[in-house]
Amino acid sequence: MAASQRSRSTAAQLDVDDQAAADQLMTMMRRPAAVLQDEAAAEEEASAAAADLQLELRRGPWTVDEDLTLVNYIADHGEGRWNSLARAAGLKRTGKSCRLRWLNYLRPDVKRGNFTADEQLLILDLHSRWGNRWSKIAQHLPGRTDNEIKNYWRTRVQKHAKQLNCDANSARFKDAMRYLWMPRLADASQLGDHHGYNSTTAMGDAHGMPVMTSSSSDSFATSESYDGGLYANVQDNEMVNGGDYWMQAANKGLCSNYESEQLHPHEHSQFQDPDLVGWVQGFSEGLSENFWSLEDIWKM
DNA sequence: AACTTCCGCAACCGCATACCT
DNA sequence: GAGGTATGCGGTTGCGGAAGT
Repeated sequence: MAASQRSRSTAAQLDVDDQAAADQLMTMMRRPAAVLQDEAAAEEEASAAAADLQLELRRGPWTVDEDLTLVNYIADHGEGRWNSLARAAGLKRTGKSCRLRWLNYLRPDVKRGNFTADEQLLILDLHSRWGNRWSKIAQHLPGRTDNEIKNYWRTRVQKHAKQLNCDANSARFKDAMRYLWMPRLADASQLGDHHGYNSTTAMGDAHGMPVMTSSSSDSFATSESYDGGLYANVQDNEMVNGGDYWMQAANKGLCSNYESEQLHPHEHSQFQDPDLVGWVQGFSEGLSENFWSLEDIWKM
C-alpha cells in the first residue's frame, strides 16, 4: 500500500471534523517526551482505583482523540509502565495496546513511507543472517518498526517467493536474492537513489502529516550499532560499482556463506546448490529481465 | 455502476523473558 | 527460589481501499 494511502486506523474517523484534533496531534507528536515524574506515580495510583470501575476495554482502530490523549500523556509523563499509563491517561485500552500504538505509530521518530534501496538491502542482508528476528533487524533501521519490517517481508518478499514457486526461506530463493535482487539494490544505492519508489508522490500520511521519506543517508548516519556492516559500506560510498561492493562485503565477512570470488553472479555462477546455476541464470535471461527489474524491486 | 477479489497494514494474540517483591 | 506483573517479540487476523471483472 502506498505511503500516501490512509491507514486503516484513521481512515474511518479522520474526517473534516477531526482535522483540528489531528493538527493538535501533529503538534504534540513533535514534542519531546518528558522524563517520568514522581508525582505521576501518585496520580496513577489515585486514578487506578477509579479506573477499575471502567472495565470495558476498547479494541480495534485508534481514534484521533485516543491518539491525542496518549501523546499528550507521554509528553507530560514519559513512556513506560504501560498498564498504569493506560489507566492514568483515562484510555480504555490495555497497556499492551498503548505501547504498540506508541511504538509503531505515534512516536515522533517513526519513519513512514516506502523503504529505500538501502533499507531493503539491509533487510535482505540481515534477514539472511538472523531470520525472522524482526526486532533485532529493526534496531538497525532507525525509525522503522519491527512490525513494518515484518509486514514488508510478508507482503513483498514472500509474494515474490510465491511467484517463483519457492519458499522465502529456501536456499533457492535466498540465492536468487543474493545474486539478482541484492546486487541490483546495491547498484541502485550506489546511484544515490535513497528514496522509496513512490516517495515523490507520498506527500502525506493518514493524519495529514508529512511522510518522512528522508534519505537513508540521513537516517542511517545516526546508526551506531551496526558497525562495519553492509549498510556502512553503502553509506560511506566506499564502493564505486556493484562488483567492488560485493568484494568488500565479502572481505568484511558480510556474505556469510560465500567466498569473495562467488559474489558476483554475472562473473561467477558458483552457487551453493549447483542446480541453481541454470535456475538463476534463467532469471537473468528471459523472465528475470522483467521480473527482477529495478522497477519491480521498488514496487515490491 | 455493482460486485468480487486481492493486497497492505494496523492491531491483536499468545508466548517468552525480564523484573520485582 | 516462587509467584506475580510488566514488557517484548513473532505470528496471525481482519478491515478498508485498490484493482479487476
